[in-house]
Amino acid sequence: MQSTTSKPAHEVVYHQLRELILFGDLVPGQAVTIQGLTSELNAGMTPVREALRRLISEGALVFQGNRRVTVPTLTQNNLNELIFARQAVEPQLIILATQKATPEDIDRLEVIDNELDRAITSGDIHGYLKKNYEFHASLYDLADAPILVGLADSMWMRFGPSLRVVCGRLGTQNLPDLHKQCLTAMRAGDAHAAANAIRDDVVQGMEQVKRNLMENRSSD
Amino acid sequence: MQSTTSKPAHEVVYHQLRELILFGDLVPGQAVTIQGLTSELNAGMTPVREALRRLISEGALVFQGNRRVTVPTLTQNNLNELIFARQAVEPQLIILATQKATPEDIDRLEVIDNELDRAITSGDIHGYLKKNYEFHASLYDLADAPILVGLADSMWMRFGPSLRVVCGRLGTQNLPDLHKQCLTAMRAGDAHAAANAIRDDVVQGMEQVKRNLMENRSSD
DNA sequence: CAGCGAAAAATTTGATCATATTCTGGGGCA
DNA sequence: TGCCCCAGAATATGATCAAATTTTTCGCTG
Repeated sequence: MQSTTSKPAHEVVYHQLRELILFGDLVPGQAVTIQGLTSELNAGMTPVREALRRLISEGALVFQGNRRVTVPTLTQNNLNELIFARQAVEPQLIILATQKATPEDIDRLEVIDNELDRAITSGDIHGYLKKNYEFHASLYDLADAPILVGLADSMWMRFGPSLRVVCGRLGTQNLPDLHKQCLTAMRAGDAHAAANAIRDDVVQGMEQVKRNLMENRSSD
Repeated sequence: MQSTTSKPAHEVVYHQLRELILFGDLVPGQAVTIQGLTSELNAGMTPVREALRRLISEGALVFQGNRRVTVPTLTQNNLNELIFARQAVEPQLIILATQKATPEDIDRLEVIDNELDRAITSGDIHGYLKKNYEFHASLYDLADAPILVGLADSMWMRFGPSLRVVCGRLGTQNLPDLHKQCLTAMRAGDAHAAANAIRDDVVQGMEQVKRNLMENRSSD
């Protein structure tokens, strides 16, 4: 094993946990323990601690006051905040991305979006979550705006576990996909139209998740 | 020693460092070392490490690729991102705050704003930074929107050290202060007007800082 | 002989771990 | 039911290892 020198352990643990959260391997409300992770991920205690601290401050996990750490269960207020923040930040990222994207960049995005379509039609939830994130994240990369991207990523992680729950109930069919419109607008250099397409994509999706979460919660 | 058992050490260290950053005791570009902090703050290594990790993920400090941690030096792009993000988030917080504020809440804000005025007229930079933050932070508290408040706080911390530098050059006189307008609008229950006042306050201030930073940087 | 530059030693700092200590929550006993 | 004690988990420490930067030294060239 000579892979130890590549990246520091706490980075590795962070990215592992990040994927677990983003792609719904952790359930809202679930407790996350340090010692559980040390044995699960074959990591030391200090790296796990640091990764947790980082994820907590990104909102991907919550510190429950006593010494418990859990995956967040979003309240209706939380959902409204997330929707607002994301529709405020993401269109701006798309505007910046459109201004800087080359035709090759857009081709790459289209490849990802086609993979996404395959995941949707085959009902592959994990693939859907992964490719959908990859599409948006690739778009963010083009924008060259690290601070705004950080904000957007934080929202993805807060939303991930809940999104997974809803997809598990509704499947992948009924989710909005305005990516094609976005790409068309980007090719035409119409930043405003691209941003609007993504805004609609994002808001529709999140509103749908919110509705489903609230319905299924009040019927407890 | 059972004195500090109320809050965990890493929390204490975090808040200490946070204040150092927010109120300009650290200079942009300055290196921050773990071992320096352990001796400076009489803390162990693990708590300092966790506090640093948290501040890094909040953008208050930057991890320089190699293992160095420094106070961020904002690029022009960074400044544009911060201005955009803050003018997107902060007005929404003020709208929520206005809807929930009681007359007593607004009285409390006015007290803080008066203290702020005193700091401005007496040229007390540290007092200005502190009271200005306190004013906005108190406003955020009223909004009852933890996620958006977290975003706003992150931007304060990213901006703090640079703001301090510019205040040191320009003094406290020429900075915008539209707080009075905001409070008047809040008393009238006009959330939209209050939000606009704060937006102008924030954008004008940040634009001024950006201009000054860019001028003084190109003349190196 | 002086100055420059590269290579290597030394020092400083970060990363990780094993271990001790403290705190929380729950189960048993009165 | 309520109190107390115990198990287990989190927090904190300091030692140890690894990496990076700085300093020093040595050889070479002008």
